[in-house]
This record gives sequence, C-alpha cells and structure tokens, in this order.
Amino acid sequence: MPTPPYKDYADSMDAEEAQTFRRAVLNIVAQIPAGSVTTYGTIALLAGWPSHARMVGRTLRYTPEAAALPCHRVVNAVGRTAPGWSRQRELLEAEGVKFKPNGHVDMTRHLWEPEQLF
DNA sequence: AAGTTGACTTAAA
DNA sequence: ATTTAAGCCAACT
Repeated sequence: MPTPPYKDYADSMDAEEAQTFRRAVLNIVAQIPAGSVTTYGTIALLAGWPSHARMVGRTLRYTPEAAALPCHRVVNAVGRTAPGWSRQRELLEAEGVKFKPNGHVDMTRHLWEPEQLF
C-alpha cells in the first residue's frame, strides 16, 4: 500500500460524515462475493453518495483497513484494474474471474449486482 | 485562492 | 478498438 498523505478526515465533509461515508464503503466492499467484481460508481450509489465514485477510489487507496478487505474485487466501469497494482489481476484470476484479451475483466460475467439496487 | 489531479463515469466520434 | 470531451468532487499544489 502506498503511504501518501492520508488524513483521517475530509476537508469538505465534516469529520462525522466522512467517517460514515468511509464506513459505508468498506462495509459494502466486504460483501462482494468471491469471483465477482463491482465498480466504484456502484459502491458510491449503494453507500448513499451517488457521484462520489472518485471518493470511493480515494478511500480504498488511502484507508489502511481496506487492505484487510476484498478490495481487489473493485474495478472501474469498463473492468480495468487499479493502476500500479499488478497483483490485483492475479488475485482475481485465482478466484476464477476471466479477463478479456484487452486486459479488462469480463464484466458481463462477473459484475456484482446486489438486490439493494432494485 | 485558483488551478490541477485522480483506484471515476458517460457519451460521442 | 481508441481517443476526446465533459461532468464530477474532494484533496492537493
């Protein structure tokens, strides 16, 4: 895990809201079943902060607790894995996730769509 | 305080 | 398939 400037608070969210957001995100990531993936945007939606996909990525990158969660099952909308984390692909393939020739996850097969969306 | 940056997304060409 | 563009929003210069 990179150790860039990690602040345990947010500038534009009050500390309590930031804490709630972070907890919601981590809680959702923890529920992604093995062999499936989901996207930053989906997590943001489920967490109750639509349009905060970027913030989800930021949280996963900078929050130490994320390392203990299956955060390798989070990819972007087109199935690309996180930049600078080559091991993510190996972890996913070990769970049976198939990649397309272009190096993207086969989303049509592995995208996790929780009931909560409907 | 204004501009830039990104584990982002959607759309268009 | 790739590139471009726009929108997004908190964090960082």
